Amino acid sequence: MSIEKPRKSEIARNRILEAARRIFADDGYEHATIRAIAAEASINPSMVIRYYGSKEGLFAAVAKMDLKVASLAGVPVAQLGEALVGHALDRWDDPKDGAALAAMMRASISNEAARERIVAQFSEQVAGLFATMGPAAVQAAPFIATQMLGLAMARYIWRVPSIAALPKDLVVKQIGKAVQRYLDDAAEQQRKIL
Amino acid sequence: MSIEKPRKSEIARNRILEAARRIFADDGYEHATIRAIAAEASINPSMVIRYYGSKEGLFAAVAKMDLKVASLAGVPVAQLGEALVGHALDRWDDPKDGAALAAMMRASISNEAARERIVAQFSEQVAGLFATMGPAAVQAAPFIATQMLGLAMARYIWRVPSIAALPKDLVVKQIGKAVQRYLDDAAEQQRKIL
DNA sequence: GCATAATGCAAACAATCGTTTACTTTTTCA
DNA sequence: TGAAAAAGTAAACGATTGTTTGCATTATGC
Repeated sequence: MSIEKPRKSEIARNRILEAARRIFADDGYEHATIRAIAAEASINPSMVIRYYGSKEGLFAAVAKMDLKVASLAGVPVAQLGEALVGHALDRWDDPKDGAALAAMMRASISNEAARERIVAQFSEQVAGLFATMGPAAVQAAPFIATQMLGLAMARYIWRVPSIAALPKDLVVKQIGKAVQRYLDDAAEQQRKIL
Repeated sequence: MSIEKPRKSEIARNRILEAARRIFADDGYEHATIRAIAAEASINPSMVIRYYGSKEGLFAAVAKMDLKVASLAGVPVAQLGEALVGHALDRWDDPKDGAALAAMMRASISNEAARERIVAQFSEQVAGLFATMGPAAVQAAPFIATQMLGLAMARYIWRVPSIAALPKDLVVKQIGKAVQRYLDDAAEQQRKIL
């Protein structure tokens, strides 16, 4: 009971944000209209502008998320591959995080400003994570990134039937193995250098 | 000297097509405007409509390309991984094919109709290729697809610095190895079943 | 309780886009 | 050569979009 005074329309704000998350995720940034978001939130389009400043401001509010990579801190190196893939699928299968990820993914492809911002944001978080795992992980990171990004695109954005239909545990096992091998290969190569 | 009579504006048609290819590839389907394409082709926007019917018709003309997978027919199974990756990079590094691929990739994400058409078209060509390589390849195909698609997205669409900067031969070697392992794993698993 | 500020809405604004129309210029060919 | 067809242009149409404006309604705090 301290700084929660000026709130009554917080409900409307959240309704707008939820609608925006869904529509940005499903339709992409350019296809999503403020009118459609306002309609889904049962409010006037002008209120969306008043609360979030602009369409870009609204998207920025939706795109605020981190990859929660901290939870991968204590994983043994030998299980890192499956852990990485499992964690990524958990993010994508979570309704809120998944929608935000899809919205960001789509926007980063259709909008140049969003692309630069999101690529930088992801690169930083991923680089930070891999830096804690030693030089071998840093070396393997770009290759692992291509595998993880491709999995996300094929399964959740393109929804390629033969990939989207695969059971989660099979994906974790198979692609986790591939990721693990990128790590192991890099580790061995590092050992040779010494 | 037979059926090439009614042609004088073929030059304009090709200028339009080249401009469309570049702009669709760089800006994506929704961001690309007929006005911008016409301007780059030094022609009036109405001519674009007259020659190609509509914006969608123009895009369809740009998106006509095949993956040229026939050239992978005689490759020994043990070198298929590197061959697949090398071939993909060759397509993407080719100016014309690369632009068409980028245009299709972008459109398949922003446009639902394009997505269905392109996913189906790619799935068919890829399935046809892998079917000639036996049941193990068919089983490994979805996983290989995630790796190849992710490589293309990261290197040519997102242009992630740490991935776009990698020398081509290193990419072929490292990711080719991962693709090869998907094939080998599937082959071994097939052997176990028997 | 009442002034004030926040919340809400309808309507219009201004810009952009795909496409159409009306018209002129150029090319083609019998 | 000269008439018909093709190629080309300028301008406008109609729809959609993000955003602004003006005004009503509701909640808040003294």
